[in-house]
Amino acid sequence: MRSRADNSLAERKRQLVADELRDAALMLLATKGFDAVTVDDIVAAAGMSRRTFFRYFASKEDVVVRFLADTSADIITELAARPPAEPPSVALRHALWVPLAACNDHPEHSERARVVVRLILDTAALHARWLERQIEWRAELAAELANRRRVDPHTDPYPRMAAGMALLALDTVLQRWQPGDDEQHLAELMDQAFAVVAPALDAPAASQAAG
Amino acid sequence: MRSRADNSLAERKRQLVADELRDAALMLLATKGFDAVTVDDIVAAAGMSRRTFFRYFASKEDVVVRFLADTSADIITELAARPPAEPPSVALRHALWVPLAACNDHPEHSERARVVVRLILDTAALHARWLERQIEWRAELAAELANRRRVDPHTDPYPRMAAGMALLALDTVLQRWQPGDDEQHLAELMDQAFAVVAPALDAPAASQAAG
DNA sequence: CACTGGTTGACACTGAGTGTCACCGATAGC
DNA sequence: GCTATCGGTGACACTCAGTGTCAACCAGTG
Repeated sequence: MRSRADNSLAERKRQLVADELRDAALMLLATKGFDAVTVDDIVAAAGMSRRTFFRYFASKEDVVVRFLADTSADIITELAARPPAEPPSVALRHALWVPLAACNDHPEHSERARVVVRLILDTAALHARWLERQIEWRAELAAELANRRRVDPHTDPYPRMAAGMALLALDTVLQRWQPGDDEQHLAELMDQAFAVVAPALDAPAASQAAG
Repeated sequence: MRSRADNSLAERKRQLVADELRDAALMLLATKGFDAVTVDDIVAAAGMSRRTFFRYFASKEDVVVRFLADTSADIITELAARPPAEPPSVALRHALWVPLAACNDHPEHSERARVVVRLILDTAALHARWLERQIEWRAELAAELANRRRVDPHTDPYPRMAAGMALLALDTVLQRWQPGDDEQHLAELMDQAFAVVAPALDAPAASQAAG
């Protein structure tokens, strides 16, 4: 019972097919727009069958969103690894930096990522799917934050809202980044966005629970 | 060129059909779950044709989301009407109270609204669509907030993020309200949620713009 | 009565997504 | 070397969402 991603013999092939599909899809979608491209177009470009596409991706949206959203576990891990005494705003900033770091370090990935971000923000269906993914992140971040503050996430709105504010900051960064010019600005944009929510993230944990 | 909702002769009929469709849809969806109900089921229950359904609602999701999300204009109007000197947290709290006021005043509507909220929060596709609608609200709220603070929404992340935080508060209220017991708690939940984001909403407008 | 504007149902169509099955290639056991 | 098996694949048929089209209908109006 091997659980994926272990032996290179067949798994390499799988990855190759997935990459081929993803590359073909992103190229077509980015140039023609989301609605103007059918799955048939994608598989034709990749030289595979329709059925195969859906074996690798749950939906047409999935190809695009997965490209940005596969790093959920890393974010939580990073947050859990931050020192407990660190202010939430700093810990969250570091955690959400994880998915952005790859773009920041590898400009060749960055360009493609920016195209995908633009595509997501411009396409209602994709934007919705992206937000859906963010909801999962928010729940996981909230659980970890509740753990940090030793509060009950069912009675205290803080964890959920703090997670939401952090993701709002990320969203704002992405929205301001995509038309941009220089990757180095990413860190600066994050700082600006987190500066706005920091007063709420780091407010003393008093009175607001009660209820 | 009358723009809908003026003469009662034909418009009443339209509204009647829309209500019939909506009622049938909500009843089925709430009891059987979103994915288990097809549009055919809905129109069969309402005694109309499939095609008619799509003349009134853009999609199956639309029936549900529109039930909660048709009040965008009222929210903006309320925000614009708040005194300019009022802190953003207070003004936004009042603005977002508008759609909730109806539920609070009419318990018979409240019960149905709560069912719809539960349905939306439980269904990924609906939740995403709901957030998509919120994005529009956020943009409109942000524009109004930028107007209030006399800042440029393109360089200052505050307006967009403040709007996002307010909607996050609303989201949190809805999430904590639906399993609840008493409608009067709505106001209290709003107060709690806004207390969390208030420190950021009302922070002095300094340094964070720059860039 | 004929005319007009708006609504409706029936039908056909595209496209997403799923289930099924036969096939193919590689590996394991004889 | 032959065969059983197993994962992946393509072909096909199917459901369902959503759209375009058209003929029929039902006011109100000349």
